[in-house]
Amino acid sequence: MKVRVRFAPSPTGGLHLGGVRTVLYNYLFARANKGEFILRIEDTDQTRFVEGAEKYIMDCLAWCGLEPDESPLKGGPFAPYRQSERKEMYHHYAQMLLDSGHAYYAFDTPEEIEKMRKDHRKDEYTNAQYDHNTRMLMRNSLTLGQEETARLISEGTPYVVRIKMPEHTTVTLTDMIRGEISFDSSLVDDKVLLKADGMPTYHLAVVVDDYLMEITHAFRGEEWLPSAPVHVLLWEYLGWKDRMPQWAHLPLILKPDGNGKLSKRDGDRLGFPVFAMNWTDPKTNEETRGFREMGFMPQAFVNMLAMLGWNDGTAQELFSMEELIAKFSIERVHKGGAKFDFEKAKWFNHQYIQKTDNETLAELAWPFIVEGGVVTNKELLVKVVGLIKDRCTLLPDFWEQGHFFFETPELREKGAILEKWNDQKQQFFAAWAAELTNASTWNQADMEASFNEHATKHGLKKGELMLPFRIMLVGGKYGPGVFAIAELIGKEETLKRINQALEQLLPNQL
RNA sequence: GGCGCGUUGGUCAAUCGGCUAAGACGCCUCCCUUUCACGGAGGAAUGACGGGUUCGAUUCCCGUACGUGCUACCA
Repeated sequence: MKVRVRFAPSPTGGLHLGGVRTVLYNYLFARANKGEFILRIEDTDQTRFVEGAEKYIMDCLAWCGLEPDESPLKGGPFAPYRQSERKEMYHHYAQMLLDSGHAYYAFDTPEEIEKMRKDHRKDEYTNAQYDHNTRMLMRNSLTLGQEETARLISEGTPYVVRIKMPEHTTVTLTDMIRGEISFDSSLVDDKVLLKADGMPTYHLAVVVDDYLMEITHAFRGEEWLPSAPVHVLLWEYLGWKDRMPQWAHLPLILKPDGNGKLSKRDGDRLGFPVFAMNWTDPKTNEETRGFREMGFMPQAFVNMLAMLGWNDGTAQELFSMEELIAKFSIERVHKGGAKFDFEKAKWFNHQYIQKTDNETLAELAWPFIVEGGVVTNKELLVKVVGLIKDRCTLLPDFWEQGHFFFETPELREKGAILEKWNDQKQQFFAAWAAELTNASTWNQADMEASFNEHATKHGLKKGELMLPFRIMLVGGKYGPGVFAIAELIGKEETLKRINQALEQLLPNQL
């Protein structure tokens, strides 16, 4: 049987990094097994629908290089891939469950249910469930009888369809990560399968669609474990037990400080992204920063996520997509959740920048240079990138670390020159600049030789002059070798910066 | 509260009964570098607790503690 896996998000907002990891594991598993990876949109809750979220999710997958084989956009043999467009299909299966007695109609209003929860709760903290203990107290087809039920339905009374959970049955499932897990069915409530608006809930839809779409392996977050017995029972009641996918409940990604699921809130609070790409809430217009816009390379982002909860048993941490496909195994995924470490995420990106060729880096850095407000050309950028990539961790660093190649910088740290400035140094730079004006060559070796020569002539040590020269060219105490910078920015610009600096320094001395 | 899941340094983690408990991030020291980085060499830092099983438990079992998830006509 062909391996088919699916990622089934609900289009309600930004794509969380945990979601991307789920996609990744799906994708790797599909590729490794020559199977198919499907994107299915779970938009059965119309009250939570968010404009643009579906498109955004697909854009994120494209950026990460994790494109589905079948999706609402691409189509496929099992279309449609949006649950809202599959609405009618679910009714048929709900009816099957109704006919076999595994589900029933319920007419209770939200208020009635609320009252029941309060009236029958066991202690002051816990509300009662709609389950075998309480269902015979409610208004449903079990208590009303066939005739009354038919009447209410024909009159157009709103109703839901609930699963009738059995009592005292142990439901067992084998999870690819956790092994055997058992639940007592008596403790699970009669979950709603079909809502009053005619839409299915996740519970019905996931089972029906996984069956119809011939899903063989289902990966989802650990938060679904408690409702897994409902799904297993549904597969059984619908008569598809032998076709049930193999489950794998992935561990959660936790916040770096304290415990608990990592949320968008934590990112805002601690200053790092949680979403793959920028997300703007169409209602509030609030924008949340994403990894892409913060300057991560998609390969680094993906590699980092792969390692968050999985490793191949060796010390290797850097994997290309091909290596991941070859080496990934669901059995080696951790059971416990992992705290997200932004420092480590940055380390991955730094590694990827180092191993990427300068031409590609120039392409990636280009938008950030443009954002800095200067005009340049690709050839220059390629050279600059080669000179500064060592000290770049995120893509915007190419601007931070290289802006002075494209614009005359402000002498932010001229204080460092002033502290030890004197006439002797002033004269050195004036004289050397004059010499440079007449230089017949322009390369760092010749320049450094002449610099040394002049220093000696003025009775100065090279070491006393290097820092002032750097600040004249760069504006601060950072950047690659000064003579390499001078060579790249050219004679005219170098002289301009020296002379300008000299003008600024002179008055301070008098 | 109930149920499920989990628990090796600050963080990610290896180990599938032999451990003097890898490696990476971060941190600290030194070297390299007349800047900042990169790089190199060192360092501090770990098996939640209590019982078993065993010649031997980080590894297997059982408790306890702690954490976390779920307990909706949300996914």
